[in-house]
Amino acid sequence: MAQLSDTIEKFIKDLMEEGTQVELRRNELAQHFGCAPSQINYVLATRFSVDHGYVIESRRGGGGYVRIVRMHESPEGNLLSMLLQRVGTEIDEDSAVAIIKHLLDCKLVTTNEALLMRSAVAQNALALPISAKNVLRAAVLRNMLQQVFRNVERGEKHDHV
Amino acid sequence: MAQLSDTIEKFIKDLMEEGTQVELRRNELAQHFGCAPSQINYVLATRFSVDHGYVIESRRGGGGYVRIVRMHESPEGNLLSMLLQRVGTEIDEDSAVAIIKHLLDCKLVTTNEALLMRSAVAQNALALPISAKNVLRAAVLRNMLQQVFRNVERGEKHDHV
DNA sequence: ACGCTAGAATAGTCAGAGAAAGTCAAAAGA
DNA sequence: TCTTTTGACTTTCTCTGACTATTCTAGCGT
Repeated sequence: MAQLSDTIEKFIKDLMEEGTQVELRRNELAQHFGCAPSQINYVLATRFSVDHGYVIESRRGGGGYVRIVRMHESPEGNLLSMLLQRVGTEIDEDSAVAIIKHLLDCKLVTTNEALLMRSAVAQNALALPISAKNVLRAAVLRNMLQQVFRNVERGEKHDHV
Repeated sequence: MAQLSDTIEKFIKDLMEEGTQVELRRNELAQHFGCAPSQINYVLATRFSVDHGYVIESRRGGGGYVRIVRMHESPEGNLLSMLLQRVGTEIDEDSAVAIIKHLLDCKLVTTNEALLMRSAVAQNALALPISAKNVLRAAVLRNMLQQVFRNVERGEKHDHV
């Protein structure tokens, strides 16, 4: 039996579907699910954190709201934003490999990591018509780039995956 | 009379019947057999380990559960093929993450590699309708798994990407 | 009109209760 | 001896409620 939090998470993700952000009233949502308003904050904190690739913006007071934005770009990082720009919304396999090689050259990733990234954007990983493949490859690569740079910037070791 | 553990093992296997997985409440099951809850863990550890061809996924707290997934028919298959089978042709994000975690637990990948894999199969890496997402995620994950095991099996260092 | 203030309408934070599941070592049994 | 079983303790996850913080608006005094 799914927990309330799971239900709310799914509800929000369904709302976002396609779009890159969604705006809602915390109290309305809580009422809709018959729970405490702070429950919404709990869901946001545990399922829509930065680690999960989301940013939350909100405003209190009359006409207040909570906006959930799916991240596509991290604010810092010059190389990252350059690479992201180069990736754009679609990219062919050769160019993707070139970028990955570049990361390897810069020692931003290990050989194993590069091979993993390579395998994620390979032709056969993307079972779709060619044009769609390129769009998808770009999306996957962008996500991985952001991951690589998260590590670089924070210099942290995460224990959770 | 057979040991309690044997009885519980049989009970669980009966539950699985033809299906490939079963979900249960640890405490309920313990109550049903009138034993300590940790007894269930013992059964899982000794009869449903990865070596036996099963993967356990679980969650604590309210609405917690234990999910037992059978990964293969013949116990001789290697881990890769078991995992590939588990992935199948489509897979949701949570299950994908569980598999990646498993690789990390087995020390088959580093934390960074796991995070990379995680980012390649995340919701926002796959810009498609939900049902298609799962299919695509499976394809990408399968490819990465094969890459991971190429490294393991050969124990080689590649220099080209 | 203009600025101030009080109150209403929102959202955020945090600590605590409760509900699972996990761990581990010692006791019991085969 | 080796496996099973138990129970005390730990960790994780969910949910709530009391309290806090922010923002908007209407009304008031000048």
